[in-house]
Amino acid sequence: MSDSPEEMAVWCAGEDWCPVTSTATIICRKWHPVIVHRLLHNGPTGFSELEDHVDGVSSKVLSDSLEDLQEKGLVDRTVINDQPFRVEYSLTKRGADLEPIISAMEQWGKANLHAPNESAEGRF
Amino acid sequence: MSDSPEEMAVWCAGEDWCPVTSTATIICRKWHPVIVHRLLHNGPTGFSELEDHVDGVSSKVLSDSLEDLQEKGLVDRTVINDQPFRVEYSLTKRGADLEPIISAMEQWGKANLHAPNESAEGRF
DNA sequence: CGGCATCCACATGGATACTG
DNA sequence: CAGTATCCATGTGGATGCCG
Repeated sequence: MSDSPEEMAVWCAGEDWCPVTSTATIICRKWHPVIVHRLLHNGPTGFSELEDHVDGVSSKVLSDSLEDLQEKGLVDRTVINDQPFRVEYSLTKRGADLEPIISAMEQWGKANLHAPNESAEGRF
Repeated sequence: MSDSPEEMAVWCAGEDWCPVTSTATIICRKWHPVIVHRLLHNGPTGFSELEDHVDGVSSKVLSDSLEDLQEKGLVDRTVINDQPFRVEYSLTKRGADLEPIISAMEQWGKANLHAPNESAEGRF
């Protein structure tokens, strides 16, 4: 498991900052990964459209999540039109760079989880 | 952004299950990614040792997290010795397969975040 | 060492209704 | 369409102390 027991010090011993922890605090919220995933695959998306694509999310929670993602510099909000009023949410560079993480999550999910309606082992 | 606008339906339209969402509910908790990361890099680890490696976690929260990870089939707990009492936590196959996700998170963090004490742009 | 018991605070999410 | 306003329930984490 270890790369080299002696040379490579045990992780975070004496370290006060850890990239994994920090990244986790950024994207570890229930809908964040899915929202990013949808924006990655569908490109810039309006609010209600996004609400449709993210199954099960309420407008309040989606609104909260998008605000949080904007604060963290992962998502941009652009007003496209005034009459009728239109906005578009899109990924910033930072946000788009999350793609490997989201993609890895998708792969793992497909390999290790399953749809609830399929006949399977019970858990997940 | 889209792979193929016509052929590939918009994500989760009509779908009732999504691998990204499901994976997020499994590992999106504050310490889960870090715990997995430490187990990946250091191999089987005792409780207190793990507590040392995961900077900032309390024994109660670590205990809760490990229990959750066990329930989800990502971590195994093995009693190594009775006198003195020793246990070891290790990753199951499922847990070890999270490596691409954790690794991607680590890379993204290194590229997009920074240590608090470094002179930098202010945010994160 | 490897936890659990307790208590508490707050973050997060869900339901519902309403608005410009 | 694109949200906001409430209100509430629960999840989640943190602090402290104790135990076999």
